[in-house]
Amino acid sequence: MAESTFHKLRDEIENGIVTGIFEPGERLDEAQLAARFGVSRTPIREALMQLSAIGLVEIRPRRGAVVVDPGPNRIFEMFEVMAELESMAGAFAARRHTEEDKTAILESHARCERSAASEDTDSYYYNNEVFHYAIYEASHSGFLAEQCVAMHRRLRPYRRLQLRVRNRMKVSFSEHAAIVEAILAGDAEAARSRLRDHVAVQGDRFSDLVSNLSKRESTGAGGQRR
Amino acid sequence: MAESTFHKLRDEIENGIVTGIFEPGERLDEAQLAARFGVSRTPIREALMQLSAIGLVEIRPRRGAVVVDPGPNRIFEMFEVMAELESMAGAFAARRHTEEDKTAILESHARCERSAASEDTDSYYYNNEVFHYAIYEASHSGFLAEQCVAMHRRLRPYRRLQLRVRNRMKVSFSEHAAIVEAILAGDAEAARSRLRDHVAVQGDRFSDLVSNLSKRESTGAGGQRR
DNA sequence: ATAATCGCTCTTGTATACAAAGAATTTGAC
DNA sequence: GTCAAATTCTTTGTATACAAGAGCGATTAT
Repeated sequence: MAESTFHKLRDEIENGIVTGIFEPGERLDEAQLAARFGVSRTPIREALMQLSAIGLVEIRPRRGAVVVDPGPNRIFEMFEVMAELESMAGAFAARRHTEEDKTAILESHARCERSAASEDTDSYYYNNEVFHYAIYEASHSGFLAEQCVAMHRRLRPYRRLQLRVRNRMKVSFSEHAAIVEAILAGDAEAARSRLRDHVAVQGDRFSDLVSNLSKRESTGAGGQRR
Repeated sequence: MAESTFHKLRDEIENGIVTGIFEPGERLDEAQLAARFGVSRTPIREALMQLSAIGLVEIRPRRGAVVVDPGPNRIFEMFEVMAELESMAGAFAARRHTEEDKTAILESHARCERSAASEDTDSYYYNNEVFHYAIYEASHSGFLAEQCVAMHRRLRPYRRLQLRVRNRMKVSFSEHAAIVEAILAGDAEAARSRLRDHVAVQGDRFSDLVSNLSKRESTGAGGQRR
């Protein structure tokens, strides 16, 4: 479909940030990136502009672009907002889901079950994503779904760490089950609170992780604000 | 502060869209904009890239940029999400506001009162904005505040219409009073529900407006989706 | 020896030039 | 006269060139 270069570059760099190829705080040299991708600086800049508008990179005038380092506190805040949006989508889904939505939710839920049973974290990670997307769709609010997807993407790197934690996958799956039940029963408030907890707990776990880390290595590095 | 050209251009064009100088659906010709602002196409493109990432304009490959026309339904969805975010900020503010937050909220509230008393819609519009921003700040969640501000900006054009409606300004102010009361009393749930209604009602009113319009002029023009 | 200032280099920001893809118009054929 | 096809013209997308500011280092003066 004739995607323009800057569009591909945007995804490429975004992916690089999300997967950690470009680390938080790292300077993104335009010429360097241009050489790396075999293009001129122009489309690189355009890609960086888009990423800066999303909030993934920061462009300081005359001083170049750096990968934004949200800092533990802000990441926690992001999980809080995500929890609220997701729970909203769940509440809508409970009231508005169609038969197709139901099938999609149940199917992705079943896939999660298989992944959890076989202890396959990578596969669970992927199916979990599909499951949540199915809920966004079922909310029948295009805008809300977009916001959820955007947040989901931004938080991806921080969520990925979590499945490694002992038993998290199975606990996550049982939470899913409760969510599915509430949605299919049309119980909007139950869906809302269960989804809120399901997502918010990830923020909590992230905080735990960080505080453990900072206890061990007591260097004050990082991007805290408060 | 040495703001780079593209940054100023971004604000300029964004403002143009919000104030209706560039209408929804309008094509944004790069050369034309460049001439208009007395710059080359490069910074114009960079500004457009940023606006497209925010969702204000759409860039179709090889076919130029157009001002996004969300369509009534999507605008309503945006108000729904906005209501949820604002109510969240209100709940946080109730629990976490400091003395300075309290002063800021009360002061902007008082300004709103004066504007409402003198029936000055323009001034009320501005002070209302300050009032809401004060709540965002009081939430003490930097990320949430940013999201709220972004949504607030995007919905500005559709909110502006509403104050013209008979008595809306005074009703709005009395809603503010109830919200202030809940926040200062530390009642998070009351703050949440009151703010949710306060914002959601704007979506409702917008819907009413649209359905009235489409009843009158039954031409099917516009960007409806569903 | 240390600190401050001057100058050089490296990088960003903007303009321009060039190539390719669409859109529109004109011409030709039926 | 109308429709279709081809050519031209407009506009986007990318590369390159040029200007200006920020960082870094060296040199000099105290």
